Amino acid sequence: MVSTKIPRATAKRLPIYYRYLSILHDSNQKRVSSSSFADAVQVDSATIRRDLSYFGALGKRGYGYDVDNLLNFFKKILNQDHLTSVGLVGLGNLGHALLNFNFHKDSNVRISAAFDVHEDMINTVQDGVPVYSVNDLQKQLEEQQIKVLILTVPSSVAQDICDQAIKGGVKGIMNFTSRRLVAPDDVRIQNVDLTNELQTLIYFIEHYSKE
Amino acid sequence: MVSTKIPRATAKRLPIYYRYLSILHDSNQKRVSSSSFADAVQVDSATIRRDLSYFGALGKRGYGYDVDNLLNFFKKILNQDHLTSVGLVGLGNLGHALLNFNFHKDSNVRISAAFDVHEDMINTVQDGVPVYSVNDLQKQLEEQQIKVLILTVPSSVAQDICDQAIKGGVKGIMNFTSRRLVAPDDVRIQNVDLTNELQTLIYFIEHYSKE
DNA sequence: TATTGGTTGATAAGTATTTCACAAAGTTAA
DNA sequence: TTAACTTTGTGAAATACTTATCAACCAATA
Repeated sequence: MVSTKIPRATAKRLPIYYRYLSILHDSNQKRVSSSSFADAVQVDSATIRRDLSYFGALGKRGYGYDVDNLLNFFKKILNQDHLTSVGLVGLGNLGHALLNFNFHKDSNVRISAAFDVHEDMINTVQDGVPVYSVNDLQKQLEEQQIKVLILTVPSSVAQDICDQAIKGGVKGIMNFTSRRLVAPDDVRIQNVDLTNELQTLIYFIEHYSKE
Repeated sequence: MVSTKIPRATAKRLPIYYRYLSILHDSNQKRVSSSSFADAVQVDSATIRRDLSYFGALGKRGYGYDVDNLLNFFKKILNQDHLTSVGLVGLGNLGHALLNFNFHKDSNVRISAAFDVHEDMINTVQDGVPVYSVNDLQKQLEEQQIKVLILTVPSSVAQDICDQAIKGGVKGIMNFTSRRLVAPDDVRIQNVDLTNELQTLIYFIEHYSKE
C-alpha cells in the first residue's frame, strides 16, 4: 500500500485540507495555489506542497491545484466516497452530544449504533440512532460490521469495553476517557482527553506567551 | 522564565503525567520508576526521563521518583494549585455536555461563565453556571478576568466571537468549531475538531494497519 | 510563437523529537 | 562496610518534520 509511507504529521492534516477544499468547491472556486491554501488553513505553503506531493504530482506549475480534482482525490483518500459506520458506547452527556452532532454535516461518517447500560434507554432510538445493551456489544459490532467505536463511558469500565469491542472486530477507538487503553498493535486508539487539552492550553498560555 | 525552553512535545505530555501521578498518589504508591510509568502512560521511558529532566533532577538513581514530591511539583507547573476560570460560548448540545462535564473532577479548571444568544437561557443558571448574553461577552470577560474560552458555537460566527473575546482580554481559546481562527500571536488557539479526529482515525485504520 | 510571470515539486538545510546506551549515583541487603 | 543491584540523567545517534530556495515547467498574453 503506497500510502503507508505518508508521514503521520501529514496524515493528520489531510482532514483539514479536505474541509477547506469542500469550502472552495462550494464557493465555486476552480483553482487554488499552495500559498492561498496556506493562508486559509494556517500551514506553511511549502508544507502543503510537500504533503500533497506524497500522493504524486497533483498540481500544475504556474497554475496551482484544480479544486475539483483535488477534492475528488481527497474523497478517495479519506474514504469520503463511502459511508463509514461508527458505534458509540456510553450515552451520558457527552455521548448524547456526539450522537446529536453525528458528524453528518460534512463528513461521511455516521453513528449507526449506540450502547448503554441503562435499561430505560435500551431498545429506544435516540437522535435517530438505535440503542443496544452493552451486553450485546460484541454481537452487534460483528453483525453490523462496525470497525470504529467512540468511547464515552466512565474511565473505570473503559478497558473492559475496549476488550469486548476488540473481540467484536473493532479496529479503531476514539477514546474520550482519561484511561490509556491497552490494545493490540493492529487496533488504533485515538485519545481525546478534553481535560488534558485544556490543561495544555493553560500551560502554554502561562509559559509560552510572547513568543 | 525557565520553562519557556521546554519543548512543545513535552509540554503536551505534562497533563498525562499529572493524571497518572494523581492515580498513584490516591492508591498510596510512594515511588515510581520511569519504566513502570512508561508502561502506564504508554510513552517510552527514556522520553519520560528526558521530559522530567527539563525541570531538573527530580528523581533518585536506583530508586525512581517520589510520587508525592513529583505530584506537588506538577501541581505548581500545571497551575493545579489555583483555580483557573474558563468561559464557554455556545450552549448547544456540545456546550451543554461540556458544562455538565465541567472538568471539575480532577483538574482545577472550572467553567465559571457561559454565553449564548438564546433569550430563554440568558440570565438562567445551567449546571451551576450563570448564562450571559453574548452581547455582554467582552464586558463579562473583562470583569471576571477570564483568560480562557471554550468555543462551541456555529462555525459561521466563530471568528466574530473570537475577535470579541480577544478584545475582552482572552489569551487562549479551545476551538471546537471547524473554522481556523485568526488571532494575534499572543493568543493561543487549541483546535479540537472532532470530525477531523474521527477522519484521521479512519485514515490510519485503513492505511497504517499491521504496523 | 516567443516572452513574461506565476507556481509547483524537489533538494537540501534546518529544527524538533525520540530513542539508545551507559556512566554515575543511589539503594538494598548481607 | 562492601558488593550487587537498580535506576536516573544525558551525550550521541537516529528519526521525524518543517522550511527556504530555486530550477523546471506551465499558463497567459501579445
